[in-house]
Amino acid sequence: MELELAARQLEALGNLTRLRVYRTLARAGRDGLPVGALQRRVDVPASTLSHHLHRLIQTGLVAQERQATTLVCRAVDPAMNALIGFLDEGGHRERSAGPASMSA
Amino acid sequence: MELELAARQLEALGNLTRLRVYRTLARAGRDGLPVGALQRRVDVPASTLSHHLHRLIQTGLVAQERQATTLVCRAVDPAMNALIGFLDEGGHRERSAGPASMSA
DNA sequence: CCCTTATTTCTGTATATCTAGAACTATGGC
DNA sequence: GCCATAGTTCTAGATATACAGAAATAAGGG
Repeated sequence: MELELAARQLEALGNLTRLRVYRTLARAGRDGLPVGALQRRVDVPASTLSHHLHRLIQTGLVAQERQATTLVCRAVDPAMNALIGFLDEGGHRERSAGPASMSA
Repeated sequence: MELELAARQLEALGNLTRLRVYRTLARAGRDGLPVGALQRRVDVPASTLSHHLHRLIQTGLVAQERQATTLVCRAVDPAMNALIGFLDEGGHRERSAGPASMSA
């Protein structure tokens, strides 16, 4: 992964509202969520949400698909996987250093 | 991990210069690097580097330790592990979706 | 004590971000 | 065509960031 893309994605996630938006979508899974439903969950004005969504979409972390009148948003898992792989530097890091962070 | 800390760490990493700094330190490993050596590698003015280092330190991603006249910087692995764990949402994500990102 | 090396803090400026109301566009039903 | 619903784009102002030169601080040597 390119350093620049990673930086832009990290910056996109490095905002409390956008991080909440992204996590909400990630938890929603494959079905995604319409913008309206997302707005009710994160509770920000529509224009603000739209702005943040735009940034997440620009970095490839989120995708939108129109279904009739509603726009369904989804977290793009491969993008996050690549980003995590980038941060992990190909697994060079020690995984079991801390008491938490273990995957069952 | 708290959402707010994660957001601040992601924002800290979401800048090209800081990401380069962090990666340089991560690659340097346990021995770390003095600020001066870091400066030569990333090639930014000392004041700019100091500013960026300060932000990385504030979020807990980097630590400094004085050794006589030089300040040695190190990447804090547990912090990055926790952040990766946070992004991974406890391993709910599909790991083998992409062609890359597999750890040997 | 002064000097040198190492690094930070101060300062100012240009630029980008965040926020949100208002106006606009898109889609479908009647 | 017109209306309602769903979202976006426009606009603007407050705030934060990035950058880098200059001045200040820290530590050790002579």
